[in-house]
Amino acid sequence: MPELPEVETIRRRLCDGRAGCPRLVGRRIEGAWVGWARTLAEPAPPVFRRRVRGQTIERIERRAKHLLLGLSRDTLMIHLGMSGSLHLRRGRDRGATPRVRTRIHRVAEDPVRYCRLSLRLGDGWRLDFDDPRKFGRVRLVSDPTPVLRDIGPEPLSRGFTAAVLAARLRDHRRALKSLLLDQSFVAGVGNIYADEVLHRAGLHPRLRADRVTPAQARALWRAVRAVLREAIRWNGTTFDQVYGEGDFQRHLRVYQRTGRPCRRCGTPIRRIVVGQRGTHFCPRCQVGSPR
DNA sequence: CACGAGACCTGTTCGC
DNA sequence: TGCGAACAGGTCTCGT
Repeated sequence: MPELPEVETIRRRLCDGRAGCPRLVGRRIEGAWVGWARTLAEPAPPVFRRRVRGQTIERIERRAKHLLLGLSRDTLMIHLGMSGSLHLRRGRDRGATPRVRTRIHRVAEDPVRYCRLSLRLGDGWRLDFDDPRKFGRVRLVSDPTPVLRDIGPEPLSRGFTAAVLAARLRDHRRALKSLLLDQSFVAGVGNIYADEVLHRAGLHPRLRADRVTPAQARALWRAVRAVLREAIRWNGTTFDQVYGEGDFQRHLRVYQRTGRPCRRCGTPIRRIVVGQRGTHFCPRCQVGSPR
């Protein structure tokens, strides 16, 4: 579930606390369990366990798709990758939970089967980082800025103006779709929202960035902000039945709607591959294809 | 240096 | 029903 709107939704939920769950801010980390070593980008697990213990969670922020937990001394950076999710759970320590090997492994039968890393929070609570595909990364650093150094502007910030976007577009010849996915170009846009943004802007995913007119750049700027804002308002998009609270999926115009009618003109939505990513668009509404 | 391809992972769905 | 192929919300690294 992890593009900017999803990560922002998670951030807000962790800040506010939820029914039956404690707020994260103010809680002390009593210990850590690492189930898949590569989930922890840095430092090495023994150092991580020693260093994170005793620190208090003081604030929760987001930059691009990174969740930043400001601790007493360090910053815990969490990137959910493709399939990562966070869960406040109560019960026995994850590390002490006996592995029940049933014949048929179904996700629903073992909620912590994909838990890769866990923080003990006291009162029996823990924060579990689940990640079936193991693309997510957690790091504990004294200074998060080097990791975030090459990330582009936050699309919902004041500094991200239409003029800034237009100027940046001129520097690239790549397909718009690829460029929107590039985190150094603009922060937080992923495959779902890149497609949705381009449809809203009426621009073909393969349109070369340096051929975007000023009027088109402005339309793209509006679309990026409108789509991301709206997605946040609906708590993101999710296809997960268990945490099916992201309602933006009901507002998708092209993503995973191959063959279904465009909501604007009725033309069947097409799926192509751009930059090795599945790309959905309306061949009638979205102009500017090369050739 | 900008860009594209392959790698990293596991699970689910599709097509024959 | 079975089995391989294709596909899935994201970055990294490497070669051109």
